Amino acid sequence: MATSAEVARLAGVSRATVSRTLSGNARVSAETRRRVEAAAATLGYVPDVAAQSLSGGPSRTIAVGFFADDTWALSQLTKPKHYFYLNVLRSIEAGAAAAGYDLLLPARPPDPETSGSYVRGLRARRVAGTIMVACPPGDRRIQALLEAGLPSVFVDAVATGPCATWVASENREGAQAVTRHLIELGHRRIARITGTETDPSGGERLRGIRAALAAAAIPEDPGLYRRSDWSTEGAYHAANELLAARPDLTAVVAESDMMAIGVLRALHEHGLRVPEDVSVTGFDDIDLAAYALPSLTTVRQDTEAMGGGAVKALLECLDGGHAPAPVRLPTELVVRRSTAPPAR
Amino acid sequence: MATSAEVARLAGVSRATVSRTLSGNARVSAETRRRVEAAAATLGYVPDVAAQSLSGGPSRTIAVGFFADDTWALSQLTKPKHYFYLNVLRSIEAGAAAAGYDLLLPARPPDPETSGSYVRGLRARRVAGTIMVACPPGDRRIQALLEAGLPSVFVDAVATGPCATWVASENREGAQAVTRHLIELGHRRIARITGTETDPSGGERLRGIRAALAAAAIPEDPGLYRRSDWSTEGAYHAANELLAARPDLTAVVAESDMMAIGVLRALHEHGLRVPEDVSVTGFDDIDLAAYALPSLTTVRQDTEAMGGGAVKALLECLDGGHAPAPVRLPTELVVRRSTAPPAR
DNA sequence: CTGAAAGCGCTTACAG
DNA sequence: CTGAAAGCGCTTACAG
Repeated sequence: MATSAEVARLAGVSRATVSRTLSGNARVSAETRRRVEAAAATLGYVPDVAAQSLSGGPSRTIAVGFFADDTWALSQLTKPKHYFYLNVLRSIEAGAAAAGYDLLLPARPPDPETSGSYVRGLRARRVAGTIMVACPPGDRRIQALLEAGLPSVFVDAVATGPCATWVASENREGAQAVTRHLIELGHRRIARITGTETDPSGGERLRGIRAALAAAAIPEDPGLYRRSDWSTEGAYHAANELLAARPDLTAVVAESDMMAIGVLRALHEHGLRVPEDVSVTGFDDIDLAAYALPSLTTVRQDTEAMGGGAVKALLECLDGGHAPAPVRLPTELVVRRSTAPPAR
Repeated sequence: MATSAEVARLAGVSRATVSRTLSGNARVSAETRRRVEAAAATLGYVPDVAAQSLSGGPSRTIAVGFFADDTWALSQLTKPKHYFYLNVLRSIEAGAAAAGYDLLLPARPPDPETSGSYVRGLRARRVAGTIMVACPPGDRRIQALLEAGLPSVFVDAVATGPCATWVASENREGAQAVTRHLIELGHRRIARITGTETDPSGGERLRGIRAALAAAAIPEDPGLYRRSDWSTEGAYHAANELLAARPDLTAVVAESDMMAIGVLRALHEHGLRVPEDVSVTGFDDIDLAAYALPSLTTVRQDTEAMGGGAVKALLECLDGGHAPAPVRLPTELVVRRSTAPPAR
């Protein structure tokens, strides 16, 4: 690896001038610029990132945390049940790359007790900021992040501070819209399967479902409610329970597409047709929603805007020194083949 | 952030002693060790990674590249059609975390012409080594990596060097086994839909399919072959083409589960039942394979062993200075509900 | 516009 | 076993 000293020698200037020329934020004569850039190109010079950040330069690294089941690691993100967040991660990466940032996936021990050391680990790596996905509210690690003043953007979580803000979908409105869709089709006995309680978006969606039921004067029926864990398998079991307890249900609202896929299987095994016998809805509109049998009626989240908005907000924190206002992103009802008027 | 100087002051020793104590690879008196560790704990001291690597210490960072469609970025990995590799990434992360390594997802411009700068970017970040997933053979970026001597492990790709090795499944054997399964059920007109040509595992699987057909003396029939791109959508279209051109087919071998899901939809839309009218097989055994309707007969790849093996091989490169031998991992035929004897 | 100097926080021979 | 010193490669005031 060539160093700035070698580039300086070849260009006949000082190391300081090399640094100024390549960083772009200082005035350099046109002739000097030309010589330095030529020398850098010849030697294939790339500044050492460790040295750069050690001497006060920007680190150009964003840490991404994903946060579920009391663990804070990418391994969570790669779990099938969190498939949706992959699309968010993709747009985070695209946004970060466009701004010249690398992504760091910290491999710190996920012990909740060591929230302080987690944050210190991020500092030790000189990350510019963090994007934290799906943090349960009140988790002490959020506090540690806020106290440390590390610029942070929370996705699908709500936390604010001088250097912290959040981005999330209109979960309540989306769930309300899809439930209303079922009600308008004529459904009254609508079962719902939710994700984990600690997840804020799960709670928001449940409130949306309830609001739609209340608006139609359909009384609350706890027997039609099951809580699951966002997984296909968990929803499959929950649906089996519901079908055993309440064979009169005519529709199932699942709070994610992956859960809806589990519901479809449970209905299939009970010999029930979708949508003729039972309607099913999902949430997220992952790509597989269109390939489910039947294709899923669902609520689309704008993953581009979620990830891109998170990066944009973080860059604003970094540049401006303080966090922009939180963002709520609109959702969209997508009607496909898994919903129809009730027959029973 | 506390520095080693502050820890040294509090412990009443020199910075050198702090470094020696905490790095663990030097003799220190028990009393000194106790004082230094107490001081470090009190101050919440975490060594600055940039300074560490600048002064010759290990960087404790592994770069992960994913490589498809001529792009080299995580964004590829998060594409639905590469869903399978998520499980590999998960085991890479677990292995790296266990060894105390963070994962870096470099956000370099994915221009194939700049393979040199890609590698220099990794060096500039002082990554200890790289794990590259699904690189097409002969890509110049592989060459750049080998020439730079950066310790590298290739997953689902074949490249070796003094500091480079690879890990892959027994793709040929797996594809041969699932095709043989269909033949033993009585199928003769077996269509196959493969992934991209440049992908080595795609070619290996195709060879396995052909070997099984040849062993049963079933002549090669180009009309029953379509190449796709690993995506659900692409396989859906390929299956539609096959059904239009060759309505006499009785089975479809898809080279991935995600493609098989697209095939299931195409058959469904043609009013064909699976497995009564047509049998379908996948490859990978992703979690969704069991939740497809019907559940998929497929070939299981050991993602734990792939990711874990890649990390293990890389650590051996790092410690031993040269790469261990390549690894082929056994696959396993998983028979579910999407295959049956042909009726037509 | 450009150079000489100091410093970022750590580690590692070199002495003792 | 421990300390003083040099150095990793860069950037940024400070002079000119």
